Amino acid sequence: MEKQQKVGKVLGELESEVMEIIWQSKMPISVRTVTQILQTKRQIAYTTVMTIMGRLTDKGLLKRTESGKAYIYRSVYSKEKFLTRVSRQIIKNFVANFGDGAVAHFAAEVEKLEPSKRKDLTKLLKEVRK
Amino acid sequence: MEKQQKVGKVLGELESEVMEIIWQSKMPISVRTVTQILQTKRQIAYTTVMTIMGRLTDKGLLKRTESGKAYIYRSVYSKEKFLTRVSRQIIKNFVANFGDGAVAHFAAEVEKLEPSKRKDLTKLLKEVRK
DNA sequence: ACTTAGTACTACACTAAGTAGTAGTAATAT
DNA sequence: ATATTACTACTACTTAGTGTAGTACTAAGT
Repeated sequence: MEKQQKVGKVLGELESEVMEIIWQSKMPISVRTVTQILQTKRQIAYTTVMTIMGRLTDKGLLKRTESGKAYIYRSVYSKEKFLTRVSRQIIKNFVANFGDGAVAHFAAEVEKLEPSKRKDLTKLLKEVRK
Repeated sequence: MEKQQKVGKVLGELESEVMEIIWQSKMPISVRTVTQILQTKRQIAYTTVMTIMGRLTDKGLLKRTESGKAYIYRSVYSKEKFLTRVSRQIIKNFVANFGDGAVAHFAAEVEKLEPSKRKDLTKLLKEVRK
């Protein structure tokens, strides 16, 4: 059986979860809090979350400041901004790997998978044409 | 310095090169031949290429048949088909990670990075609307 | 039979990610 | 002031993917 691997992975599963939690909490947030939120779903060690948040910080996705005893973390980019950035990177990477022609396929798939987004695209097209 | 990592990676560098060579040679091709082509650019061992082609076969991207002494490999999917497939997977993965809203960003970036592809998109939009 | 080309198997290094323990430090409570 | 607690830093182990290549075996030609 051919293994279906995670193609085009951006962040690890846990990394994504953490980012999501941070984006959702509009305020800076501690490792403790993130851990508690994650623990409503499954068992996970405080230190695991800390490691991940440290790595996200190393990647430049989070930044942290001291707040009394603990650090508080916040996202460097808004979710919107982040998505834009990684979209760009993914596409660049894709083109670097497979050439210019590749983008058309992307566009096609974006369309097919998200018919509800057609309006946005049309608007975009109009804007771009101006 | 924040490390700029390969986000949204689909295949390894060498794996991509090999696929490209195979797509370009319309005919089934041996490990030997692929190796020779790669060696016009840099030193690389026959066995390295063989390992990679074996892995691509395991992933279901290549299939091979015996041809006298050696195997000959060919792509299971045309480049077109492959790009469509991985595009779909990448987007799915992206949505799975970051939610529906993510696709709009993709679309926007596709547009911005590849203005020359606007025509294709327009055509696509028309087709989809029918 | 001997050389050669090809394949299978094995192995090692590196990176990313998930996971978590332990040690040390700082704040708090009694 | 001392003991407990909360937090961080450091370290470590595991798994998977990728790049790299050696070695051993096999088949085939000469």
